[in-house]
Amino acid sequence: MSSATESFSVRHQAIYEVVKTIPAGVVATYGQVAAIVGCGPRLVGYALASLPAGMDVPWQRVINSQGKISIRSDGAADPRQRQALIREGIVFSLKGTVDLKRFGWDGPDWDWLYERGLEPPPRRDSAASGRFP
DNA sequence: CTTATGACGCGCA
DNA sequence: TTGCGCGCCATAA
Repeated sequence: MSSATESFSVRHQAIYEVVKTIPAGVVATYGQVAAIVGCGPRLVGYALASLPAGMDVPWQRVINSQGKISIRSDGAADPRQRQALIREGIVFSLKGTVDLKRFGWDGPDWDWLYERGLEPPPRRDSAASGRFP
């Protein structure tokens, strides 16, 4: 891998990796990412806040559970985030919210989780007693 | 070593 | 419906 992520702790890197898997055209919530990496939702925000510019992490695709762009310490959301999302096809309501029903991320592929050993398999089949195949 | 400071989410009154 | 409190981790100084 490489990039600038090597300087960050494992937890931060895990968060960044998850965010990287969010495809353009959809948005994920902090809680969603947190659930995958197994940490509090707050940490996701902290991790992204510490995210240096130039990193290949689509941080813009992470918004809060209200479907709104989180407000930073500046007191306002970075307009660039909204602009970037619109550019990716995200549609904002008149209230400035995103319909998570439509643009909400479904989460990473099962294979991705399996490979990373994250989150228990959603298990929708019947067989497979214990865990992984 | 300690302290302060962040992009959140949920439960309960 | 709104408001308040708590939990949690890493980094910088």
